[in-house]
Parts: sequence; structure tokens; C-alpha cells
Amino acid sequence: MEKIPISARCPIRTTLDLLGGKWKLLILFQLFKGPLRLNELRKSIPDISEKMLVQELKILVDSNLATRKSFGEVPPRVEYKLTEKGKAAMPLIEAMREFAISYEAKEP
Amino acid sequence: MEKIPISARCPIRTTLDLLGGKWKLLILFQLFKGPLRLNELRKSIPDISEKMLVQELKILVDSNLATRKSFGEVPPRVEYKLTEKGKAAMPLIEAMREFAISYEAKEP
DNA sequence: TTCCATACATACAAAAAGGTGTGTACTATA
DNA sequence: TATAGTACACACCTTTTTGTATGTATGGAA
Repeated sequence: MEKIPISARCPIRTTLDLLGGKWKLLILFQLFKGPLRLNELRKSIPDISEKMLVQELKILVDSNLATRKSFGEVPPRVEYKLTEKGKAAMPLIEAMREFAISYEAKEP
Repeated sequence: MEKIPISARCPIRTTLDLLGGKWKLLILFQLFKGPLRLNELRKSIPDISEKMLVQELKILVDSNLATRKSFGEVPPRVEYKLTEKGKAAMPLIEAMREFAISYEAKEP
């Protein structure tokens, strides 16, 4: 039996679990514009490796933040798309943008 | 000379650099309620280690998101407090809370 | 026949993040 | 005199995350 501290399941931790790390929010942000194929995502995030992209997409799909649709063609064609839950991250990204802007302002 | 991809300095990455990781947002959240001493922070985040707390606070201070005020007493008394830039993270935390709530809802 | 494109998988290595345990300075208090 | 409290520092270790380099299946184009 594990000892779970009182704050182990607060909304901040939940969100960190779902969206933490270097890439997930960047991927989600790209997908807001509409469904994308793997290679399209790769081009829109130039410094991500293929492995990371595949791995993070899998996690996003497992968390029900995105869906994967394979067209069963050859060469393979697969499209990734946000779910409703995934789209709910938009205000969060907006808040991040605003935070970054206010941080970089010269004011106090 | 380093090669910097086109998207290296977007607001998402800036925010991730400043607030990423397991602890910074939790610490900031505690400090919204008002200035706190190290031990008070430790009690309000039961599962953080002293090293992590000190280390993360130092980073937050270096980033101008918080300030450190030593009272020069013995035993030491030090207070940590948010700066204006630090307070600007509040909407972000609010957005995280809302995201977590919507994620955990049973709807689609 | 060789090569290309796509969307992966897998093994391995490097780097970053996080955790544990101990020590220190100083004073007050028991 | 021994102990406690505070806010650290430092060494060391483990885990997690990220990166690199290859390999695979398939069919069509050259």
C-alpha cells in the first residue's frame, strides 16, 4: 500500500501528468489548426525527432487527447486529430502565450 | 554558433523553460496566497524534498518570478514572495485547473 | 531491379531531473 | 551540556526523459 500525500491529486499535477514534458503542448498546438499526418507534424516542429513524435503522439492518443486514424493505404497514411478533451487545452496554451509575453515585457 | 530552428523561441517554449518541471508551478501556487518561509512551503507541499525546494526557489528567484528576503536573524528567517511577473502565472494555473476539471469530466 | 516514401519499432546512449543522506553555523532553550 | 530549530550546501545515486542510429513492411515509380 502506498502512502499518498494530501496534495497528490491536485489539478496542477493532473495537468502536468497529461501535458508535461518538452513536446506534448507543441504537438497539441499544431493540431489545433486541424488534423495532420506524422510527416506534416514533423515539418512543423523541426527539432523533434521521429521517435519522440511517435512516442508522444501515442501517449496523447492513450490519454484521449488525440485520435489516430489509419487509412490502410500503402505507403501508410495516418492522420492525427484532437479530441474534445484535447481541444480543451487551447485556453491553457493561450494562457501560456500571455504569460510569456508579460514575462518578456520590460515592465517591473 | 548554434543552429536555432525557426520555432525555438515560441511562447510555449519560453513558458516551459520558466515553469516546466515537477515543482515550480506548485511552489508558485502556494506563494499566491502570500509570502512564505521555507518550512512553511515544505509543509504545504508534503512530498517535496528540501533540496528540490531550495533549488527550485533559487531558479524562480533568478528568473525574477519570486524574491528572497532574509531577515538576518538566528535561527535564519527567510521569506519568499512572488514578484509581479510571478503573479502573472495565476491565469495559467487557473487554466490548468480548468483543463484538469474538463479532462476528468465523464463527457466525450 | 533498385529506390523511394510512410509510419512506425527497437536498441542503445546521453543528458536532465529528481531524490537521499549528511554536514554546517548559530543561538536559544531544557 | 545536550538538543532543537532554520536555511541552506554538497556529494552521490537513481530514475526519467530525450536523442541517435538502425531496421521493417509495402507497393509503385524509375
